[in-house]
Amino acid sequence: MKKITIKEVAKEAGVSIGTVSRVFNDYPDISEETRKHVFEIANKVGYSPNLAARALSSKRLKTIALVFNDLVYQPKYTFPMSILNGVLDYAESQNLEFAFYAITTQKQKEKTYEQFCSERDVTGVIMQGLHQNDPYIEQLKTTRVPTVLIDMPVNDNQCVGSITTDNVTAAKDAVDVLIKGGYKNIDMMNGTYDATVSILRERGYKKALTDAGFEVNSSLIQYANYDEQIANLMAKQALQQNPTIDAFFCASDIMALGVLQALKDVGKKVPADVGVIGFDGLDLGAYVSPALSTVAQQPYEFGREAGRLIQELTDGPQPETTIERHVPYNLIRRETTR
Amino acid sequence: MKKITIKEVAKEAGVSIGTVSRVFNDYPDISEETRKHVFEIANKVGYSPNLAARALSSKRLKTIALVFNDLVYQPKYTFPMSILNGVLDYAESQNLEFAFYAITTQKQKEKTYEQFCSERDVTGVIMQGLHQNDPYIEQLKTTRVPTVLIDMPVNDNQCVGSITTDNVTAAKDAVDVLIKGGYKNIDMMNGTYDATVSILRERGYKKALTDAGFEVNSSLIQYANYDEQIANLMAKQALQQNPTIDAFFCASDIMALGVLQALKDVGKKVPADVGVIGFDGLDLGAYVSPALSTVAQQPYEFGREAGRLIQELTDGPQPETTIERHVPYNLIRRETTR
DNA sequence: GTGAAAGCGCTAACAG
DNA sequence: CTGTTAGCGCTTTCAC
Repeated sequence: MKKITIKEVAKEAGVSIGTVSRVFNDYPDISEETRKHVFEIANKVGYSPNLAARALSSKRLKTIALVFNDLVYQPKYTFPMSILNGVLDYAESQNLEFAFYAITTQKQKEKTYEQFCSERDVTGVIMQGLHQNDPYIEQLKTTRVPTVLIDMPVNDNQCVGSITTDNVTAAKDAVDVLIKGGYKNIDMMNGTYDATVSILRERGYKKALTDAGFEVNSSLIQYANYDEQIANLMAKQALQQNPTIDAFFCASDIMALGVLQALKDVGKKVPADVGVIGFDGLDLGAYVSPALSTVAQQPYEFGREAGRLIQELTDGPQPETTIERHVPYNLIRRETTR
Repeated sequence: MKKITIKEVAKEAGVSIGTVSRVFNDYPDISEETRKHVFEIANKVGYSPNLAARALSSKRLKTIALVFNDLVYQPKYTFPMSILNGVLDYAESQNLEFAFYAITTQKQKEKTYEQFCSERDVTGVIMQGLHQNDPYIEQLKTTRVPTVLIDMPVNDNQCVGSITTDNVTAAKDAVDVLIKGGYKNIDMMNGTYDATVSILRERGYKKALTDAGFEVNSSLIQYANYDEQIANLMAKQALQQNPTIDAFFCASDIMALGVLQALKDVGKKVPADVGVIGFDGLDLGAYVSPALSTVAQQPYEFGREAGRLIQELTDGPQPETTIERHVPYNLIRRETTR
């Protein structure tokens, strides 16, 4: 394909390239006449300013990037797609230049966060899927690149904000549902023990128990790595060691699915014998039977909020203090709880 | 953040920027000594070549783009994410520069396909979600930009290839399952009447019927726009008008879900009274009960194949003839068919 | 083997 | 209001 550059347009329109540039950048001091004429010609020859050139020569082209870390092929886990949709829609609504990138922990080791950003001229990034020990976590403490972390707390750097569900409260609410349902021996099927959300949800679980006057029994907490199969196995094992367990609070819906299957496998009735509540609000949960009770997060809103925040961070003044925003969650009571 | 440019590295290393550039571009005529030295310095100061500048000055930086058209927020529909994963993994494995973009039919009207591509310096694009009447469809007939279409036939332009499931055969296979199950009055819940895949799947449906010696009755075909709710309504209506219907072939799993619900609503037993088979192979189908029989496409493989093909198209010689590749599908018999 | 210099397409002073 | 020109950061001849 033949590239149409600003020169072609300038020549064709009989003006200088400077003028064409001004027209395309909405400079005020251009006669209405030439503006129109230039646009006409540009349209005729099919001209579109090259973004790379623009980024190079201008200091004011802003592009915000959404970056997913360690995105693995897991179709059931629809969170990333929802987040993507959210920031996409927001970027679109604000006419922001948007870019998407996928990285891995490995890549983080090969290139620093600042390098990654300067390489691609991003002015702000929305980051999802970072792990506790990723190299970028450390670098994020001192970076000057406006960043918003999704589902991960920030390290008091004013440049970086965060968007999360209030995991502690949400988890407590979920466990409260179980408690109010009359379940007495509530197990927690947690994810990875060192993930922030796991820690927070576990805190909520314990708080609910304590507040209700129950004992917290650490043998009633398993870590199934957010994996359906492992959760299935661990649930069976827990049930065997602790036959009095009559409810499971799962740190993710995917694990809840595994637990539900385990219950089916060992012949327990849900929600009569044992109650189950998940976390996330995947659509999947509404289709299984019995339908899964859960605390639904709003990943699409995460995306929108993240977009809003990154825009504030890149355009507005430096905030006085680190910004952490919660997006609301919904307790959904379906058929796995009484 | 302070940008580290090639200049810094050159100065620090005591060589010219040309040399640094050569080192980073693996030119052979560089002494091993300076090569090492330059890399060392670059590493020390945290230098990473700027991609925009690179794209501008070099004619050989290739970046392939995955573009989704009219991506709407539909978490149940996990196809796009799977495709994304597939091309991401392929691009990663081949070290291809990758970019993702979302467009809309509206945007297609504002900017031509060539403009879109030259604006962002893409050398090849993988396109998903195009509709029959989108402006780009017409422009794709004559474009010189290597393109691969997912789930859409090509218009004999050697620059553009396509990756699809063999929809006709797959649909026929699905209907054959129904026929072999002894169902006699098979309804087809199709999507939009003018989408290519709809047309193809309908063709397969008719072929299966004809081959089996059945009549094709067009009043037994509905168009539910690939929507769960609409499918639900239409199924009920079809059943009312045609009480002898004893099976539904659905052009998508999402619609099959709606049909299943409709059957539940009117008290029909599945698969005893009526059989249902879907199309797509969403994970969701495995969790509903009765579990949905379906023909599973492999969207992740679509992504990988598309990556492979776009690479051939951009690197290899122009193919003699338009390339259309099928990726295999799997007939999954679960509980909604006998 | 390596430096110097001419662009790549565009923006942003600086004149006029 | 508009033309001219100096870069932006990098690649790529062309010399030496």
